[in-house]
Amino acid sequence: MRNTKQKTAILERVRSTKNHPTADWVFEQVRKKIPNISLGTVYRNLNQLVADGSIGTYQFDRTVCYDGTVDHHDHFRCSKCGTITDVEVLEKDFIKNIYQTQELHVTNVKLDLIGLCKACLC
Amino acid sequence: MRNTKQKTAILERVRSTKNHPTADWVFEQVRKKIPNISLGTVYRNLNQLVADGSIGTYQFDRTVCYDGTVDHHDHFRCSKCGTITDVEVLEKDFIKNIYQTQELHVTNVKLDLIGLCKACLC
DNA sequence: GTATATGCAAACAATTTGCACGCCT
DNA sequence: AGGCGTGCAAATTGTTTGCATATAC
Repeated sequence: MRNTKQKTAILERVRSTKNHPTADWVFEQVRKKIPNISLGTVYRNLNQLVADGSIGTYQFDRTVCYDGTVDHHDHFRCSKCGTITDVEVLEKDFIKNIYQTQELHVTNVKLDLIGLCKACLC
Repeated sequence: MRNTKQKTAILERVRSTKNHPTADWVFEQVRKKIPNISLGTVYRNLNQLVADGSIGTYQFDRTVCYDGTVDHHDHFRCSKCGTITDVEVLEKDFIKNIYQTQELHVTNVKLDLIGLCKACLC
């Protein structure tokens, strides 16, 4: 895989936001720097960056959101404004329990919290 | 909301399977009983049944899967064969902990387990 | 120089919707 | 009888892909 200004700009943009942007948002943002970039290129690069572990994904309601943070964490989604924030996994022991109590070979645990964020509570 | 043979057949079919079928699967199945049913009708009814709480959903990889079981449970997905099975929530206390430890107003916790099912382990 | 990434547009898959007609109540 | 649900096909949305050209190495 080659290094292009498109790929660099896409990775930088995803890494520099705390939001969990969609491909379309990344496209609009990177377009400011590279006006003739195409949406197809954005998708191709995002897929590649996910595949090699440079960025993560979070799926919600039929659209893929990308995530600049790759170390293990979970997500909180506000059911009113839709914002997705990273949350730390506080009780890793619980996850170990799950591994043992289920008669299944669990390799990965995904925890999603849904609720109201601080801004929307006021 | 009116009672039609289409809606009845759709609900019955979703409830009578342990799988987590897609709209398309439900369509193909119900078509055996009502050959001229349309996919649009299947989608409209499934959406309605979800809205009034008669069935549940489980989203995976861009397609919605429907779930005849509505009481609170979590899901295990086999990363090899793709089968989705219901699992009981064993440690409800953990969820309570999450509620308290996060400075967020959490209303719902979704736990997904990913791994290898018994059949795929052999 | 050569292979790989790009831009563009067309293809795709899952789902929704507008409309004329049919069927429950 | 009247309105809601249906079937059908076209529209939408998010994403992928084929192809000719441009570009990184």
